[in-house]
Amino acid sequence: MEGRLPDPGDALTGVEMFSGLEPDVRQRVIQAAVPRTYRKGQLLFVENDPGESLIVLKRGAVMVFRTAPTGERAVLSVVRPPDTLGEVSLLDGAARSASAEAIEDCQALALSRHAFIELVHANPRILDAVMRSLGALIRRLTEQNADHVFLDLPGRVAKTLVRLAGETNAPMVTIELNQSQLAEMAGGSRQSVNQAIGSFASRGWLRTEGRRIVVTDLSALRRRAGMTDR
Amino acid sequence: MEGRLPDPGDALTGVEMFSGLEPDVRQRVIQAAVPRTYRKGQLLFVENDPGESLIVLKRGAVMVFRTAPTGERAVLSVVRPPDTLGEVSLLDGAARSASAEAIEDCQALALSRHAFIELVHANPRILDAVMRSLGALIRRLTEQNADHVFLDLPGRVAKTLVRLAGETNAPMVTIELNQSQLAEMAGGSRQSVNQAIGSFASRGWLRTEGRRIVVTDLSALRRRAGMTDR
DNA sequence: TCCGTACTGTGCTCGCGATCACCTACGGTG
DNA sequence: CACCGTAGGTGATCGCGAGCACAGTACGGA
Repeated sequence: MEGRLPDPGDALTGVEMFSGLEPDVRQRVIQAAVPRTYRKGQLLFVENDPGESLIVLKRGAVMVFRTAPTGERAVLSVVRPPDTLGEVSLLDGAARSASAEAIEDCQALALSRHAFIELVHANPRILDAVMRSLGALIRRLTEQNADHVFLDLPGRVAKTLVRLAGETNAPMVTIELNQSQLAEMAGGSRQSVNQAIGSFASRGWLRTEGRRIVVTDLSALRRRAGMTDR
Repeated sequence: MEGRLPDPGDALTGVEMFSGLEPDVRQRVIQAAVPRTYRKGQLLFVENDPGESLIVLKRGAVMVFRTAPTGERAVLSVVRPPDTLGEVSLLDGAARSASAEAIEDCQALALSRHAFIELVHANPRILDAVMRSLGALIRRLTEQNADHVFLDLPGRVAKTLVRLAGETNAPMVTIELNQSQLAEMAGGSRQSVNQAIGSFASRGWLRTEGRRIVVTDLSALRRRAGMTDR
């Protein structure tokens, strides 16, 4: 279980949550964290599982979703490095409120609730990062809730694209999800999402390149999603 | 500012979050907390306000909601004692993610973020209650998100009623909201909510008494809302 | 080369639920 | 009393978006 990685000192590089820690604390984190890999399509955890760990994504992408009795999915978010999953179980250790599936091959670190609490004890500053991440989570959930009430489907598709595009100001962003996944994120049918994408494309807001979407006018999408520009 | 209440020792009675504290810690909480009252219709805070305090409800009821540019509202929850509002601002001190309005005359305690952090320092056990409350908040938001995707309007109305009814196993629960407020909670029009209520009533799941709703068959509503009974 | 699979693109129909336009009932106020 | 304002209740119309069906395209494997 130890020395699996070629250079253990690298295990935390690029992980925002543990940046700026003293070398010895850093070392303790590395010892407590269990490296994990997931293949595309693999489930990280399932709704109602006992939630027992925080997962820090280092590479790849994970889809967080809930499942209806019919098998239908509602995707809550797509997580990419340097973000984390499962922070909620740190709060109360209660069951997972959603499922998670790798949509690309992933590399991650898992920290048990127990190990995490000890770490925080040793270095309270780690808490800040988790707190900020939880705050962002609640804000996003709150906003998505309102979006489902206020926005029509094209609006939700636009907003989904904006969220997927992230913070970048780059003139072009490429989205690597298929239309079915987009539909599950926007809360609509695959066909309707297709129509929305088509209408955005005809207005020059984006371009479809085979099975990927290249956003060329992010602020137009923002406006269509009812977001005050910028 | 001090001695305003007839019996200061009573200021914390019935407040779950601060139950089971040692008398001296209890006293410090009372000194740090600012008693507040709100009239029906009064705003406690507005979206994008700087979030600076935790509010512990002692009496009354508060509606938490977001507002669309058109003025339309989406109600996220109705808070009643012994619950709290604005926990999120304790996490990161960032702006409010929703607005809050008293829907009954209210009596509450306000704790500034600063005061709260000091209190936690003195007695870390207070954190547990906040953590649990945050966990519950995230779970509820996650579930509501999925509900907007999976459930039709009558389903969401049913679920709204179930949530408003709370944990009680009592055979009858009275809901004290008008149809417009219910509509804002379920994410639908007032008329459609009226239809749903009517159809529930004709099936004997509830009864309308003037302008209040008396739920008589909670588990039928639960089933209609797609919840695994009990 | 042929087939199986996965994804995109498109037309059609149909039902849910919004919207508009009313009415009734009730309580307060001049 | 007449006059409001507010809330519940109901019908008619209409449009969004789901659902179904199918054509076109890209890709990998036997």
